[in-house]
Amino acid sequence: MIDVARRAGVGLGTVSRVVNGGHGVRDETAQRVRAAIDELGFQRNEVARALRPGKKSTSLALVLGDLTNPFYASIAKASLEVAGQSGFAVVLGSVDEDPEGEKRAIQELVSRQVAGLMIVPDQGDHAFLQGAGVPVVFVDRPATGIDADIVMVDNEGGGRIAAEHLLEQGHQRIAIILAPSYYTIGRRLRGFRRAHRAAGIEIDESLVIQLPEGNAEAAEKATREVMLRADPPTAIFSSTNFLTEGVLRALGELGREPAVVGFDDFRLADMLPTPVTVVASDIAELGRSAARLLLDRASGTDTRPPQRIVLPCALIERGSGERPPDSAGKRSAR
Amino acid sequence: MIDVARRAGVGLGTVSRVVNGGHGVRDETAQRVRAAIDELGFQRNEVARALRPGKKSTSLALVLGDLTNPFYASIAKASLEVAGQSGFAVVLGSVDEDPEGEKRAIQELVSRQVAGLMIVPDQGDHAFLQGAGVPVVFVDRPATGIDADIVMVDNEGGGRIAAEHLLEQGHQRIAIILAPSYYTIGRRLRGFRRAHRAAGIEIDESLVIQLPEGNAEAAEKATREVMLRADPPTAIFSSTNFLTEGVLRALGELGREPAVVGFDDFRLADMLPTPVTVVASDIAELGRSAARLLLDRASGTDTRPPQRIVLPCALIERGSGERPPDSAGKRSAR
DNA sequence: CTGTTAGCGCATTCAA
DNA sequence: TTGAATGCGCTAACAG
Repeated sequence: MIDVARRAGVGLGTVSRVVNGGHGVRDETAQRVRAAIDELGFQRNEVARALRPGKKSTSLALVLGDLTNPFYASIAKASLEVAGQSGFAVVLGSVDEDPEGEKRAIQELVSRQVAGLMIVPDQGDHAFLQGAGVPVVFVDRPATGIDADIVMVDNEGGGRIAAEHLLEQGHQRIAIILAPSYYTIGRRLRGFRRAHRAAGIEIDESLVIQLPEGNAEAAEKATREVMLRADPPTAIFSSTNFLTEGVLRALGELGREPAVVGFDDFRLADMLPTPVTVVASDIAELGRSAARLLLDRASGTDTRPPQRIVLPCALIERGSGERPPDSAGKRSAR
Repeated sequence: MIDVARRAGVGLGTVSRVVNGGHGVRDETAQRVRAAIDELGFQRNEVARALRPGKKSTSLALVLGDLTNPFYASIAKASLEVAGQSGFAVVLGSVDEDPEGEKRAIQELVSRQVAGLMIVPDQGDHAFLQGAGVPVVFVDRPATGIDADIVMVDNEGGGRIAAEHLLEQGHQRIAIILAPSYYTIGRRLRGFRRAHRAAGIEIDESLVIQLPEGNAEAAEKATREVMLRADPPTAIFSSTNFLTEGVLRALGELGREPAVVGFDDFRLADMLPTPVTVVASDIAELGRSAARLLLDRASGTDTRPPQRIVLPCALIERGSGERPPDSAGKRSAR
């Protein structure tokens, strides 16, 4: 910038003023400065800019698990768009699986002076963020140890809707396949139970299946086992997109066709041999809301107490969830 | 840091030394400093650190299209992992569709003093990066106007393999559905042609279908049209994962079953009514290689002339690509 | 209106 | 071994 100043024969401050909107600079001078900028191909150094006291950087951090999961990818994309519109970049912390890795990643990001953090939190205490002086918005699930903004979907409602739908078809024995994550899955289960209670139907607890891992393979194995029991369920509610995949795979191999409802929509769900009924929400909106909220917090525009935004879930009927109870044992027509 | 210095009763320089490995500091002093650091919860300011002359920041930039496309998501995830292992963060520029937006995003990123750029380039000239003084690695396809490292898959080989496979089944009329991207798609087409030439089979140019847009809908429409012709193809090679989706959708609705081979694997490809044969490569490795290469460039370790890394493609037979020519007109058994 | 100056937080001299 | 001084590129406050 000093080069630009010399080139244009003006002072440093003047260049700075021009670069930042050119307020209070004579037109002619501004022209000269702009010319010099072009000639030298000058670009403002955002790093140095962010060093000034008070001034926050213009980047947000996004901390999440596996980008390969379309769910997270959607969040990333949406928040990226919103941030970009306000001239903010998004820094992705590399996140391993363990909570310890998450903490490290977050601190890394904080030390980079990001203006705010969006976090899809792992389990583990997040109290260490309390005094970091950076606004934080949690996405998809709340974190313990800190009271911050949170944007999520109506997990309990979604679980309830799924169960209600199956119960309405006359199903009485509905299995629920649960990933080992705490908050969201717990809520979905709660909704599931609530719907049963409302319908006056008792849940066979042996059909509440807690998986050791949250991947498709675990769900596949569990599904196979439960379907091969003497008293298999007539319907399955799968609590996660990846799990649904495993459930379907097992069912396909077994040639069995219980009703299936999955939580979260997924690509190609409508093109499978029998299109999959799901409870879905607007994932992109999750990311957008989070970014918007964080931007407002970072700019100081929003000083309300921590907000809690809950997005609704809706049922998308495609076929797999509308199978009657007596079709459960049937061999597929393949 | 100055607070830490005061707290520990030492000079500023000493604290800095401790923070950076503590070389040349008496053990006792170092202890005191570390204690002060803990008590104050001090964290080094990476921004200020990067301001020092010569010192590059410890973040890489990744510029790509749509994270919602699993192809890009895989690249992002993989490069993130590699970068993270070296303590680098990854900044994602928000990228719209237009080349102009891409340029803006890149310059934004450069002004943030990233240590290097990974770019999945859009069309348009990238010569403006030439003098930016930042190492650049292009991913998936080369850019014009600049000679830089490039990591990509063997598009031509993949196109050839797909066509060869179909030709071996006895197909003579193979349609190819092309997305409107230049480099990669062009190469795939070239491989497709080459295989035909080698087999001594002439291509019906009306089966070389150039789509106006690269989405599933366009492919669906085109597939419907070509299959309803008087002389439909007996096989279809779809040049992109999203296109394959559209092709399959159209075929399902039409109840037709020509052989289908897609370029790039995708989730659930093996679970569709007839599992989809694809030509696939290790996308994650694409991201990993790019990150590794960029890291080496950024650190100055690697000063070779621009490299060109090409990853192989392999055929994954699943069924759709093994259908004989005479099954093309058949109605599906649905 | 415009030039000058003082830090921002840190790593790195240079002395002591 | 350590403390103090310097400057990275920029903006804001203050003179002129």
